[in-house]
Amino acid sequence: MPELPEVETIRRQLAPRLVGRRLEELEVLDPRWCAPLAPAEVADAVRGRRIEALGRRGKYLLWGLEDDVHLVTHLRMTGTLLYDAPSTPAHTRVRFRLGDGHELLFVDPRRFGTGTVLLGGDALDAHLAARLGVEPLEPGFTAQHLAALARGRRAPVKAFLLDQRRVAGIGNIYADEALHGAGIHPLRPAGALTRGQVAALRDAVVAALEAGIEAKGATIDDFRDPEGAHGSFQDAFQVHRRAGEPCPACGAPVVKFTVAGRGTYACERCQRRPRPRRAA
DNA sequence: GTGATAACCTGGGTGC
DNA sequence: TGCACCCAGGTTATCA
Repeated sequence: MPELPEVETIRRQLAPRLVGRRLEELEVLDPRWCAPLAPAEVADAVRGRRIEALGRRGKYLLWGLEDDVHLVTHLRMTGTLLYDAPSTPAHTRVRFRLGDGHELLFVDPRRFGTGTVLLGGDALDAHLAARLGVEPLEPGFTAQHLAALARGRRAPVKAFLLDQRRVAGIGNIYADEALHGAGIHPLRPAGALTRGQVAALRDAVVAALEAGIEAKGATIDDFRDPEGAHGSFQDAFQVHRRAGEPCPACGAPVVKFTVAGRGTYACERCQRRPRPRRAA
């Protein structure tokens, strides 16, 4: 499941190969990828333009093209970008042909991945601002800022972390790992965290994301980097997908339950379950 | 405004 | 072996 570290890994690998090249042709093989825009509309907007920058915001990969044209792609759950794949794999949704003869494929078995074109920096900013909150690896992601975001929130802290409009880029894996690192139960209401817990959570989020980037992401089912290689962060999971195994910190068994509709893993000795509130 | 839930989608696993 | 069913989850829309 590509989250911030996986998208950042892709960005770092692709940037030297894409920036400065021309996007000769973009062939959308699955119209769903760019809906509601028509494939021809997207292809016409980007055809022949030089790639000036390859950025990332949250889990979005941002292609900055010349003339202030922006291609915004999202891998969602099972999307991957393959550079010069030896053959065209099943579930290839988009083909990017570069001016230097190389090729990039957007492969996505579950067809959740998306791409869209935005004309002008203002349109890009508005598009991202409507969807994404603070970038957790930027200086603005402080304990004070996180506390302000959480204030008054009754939703479980895990649901809060998964809400991209609050903090951008955290998905199911890194939410579980960060909450374990901070010793906070996923069901604790976000607004009920103490100042110390918020500070610990902020640090644990940053640590988990940085460790994920260092390991070139986590591969559970589908994630591969543009060269087709797997990440290794799954080997460092403390709790995620480790139900029944001993917690590396205390030895108590990791338990699995559902929060915000997502499979959630925690050590309920290190992460104390909040007591149910008594009715008034 | 907030929180919960369904829908989208398909490969893989399980049970019969 | 083949079939039906369930689960996984990021984002968006909808509802209470």
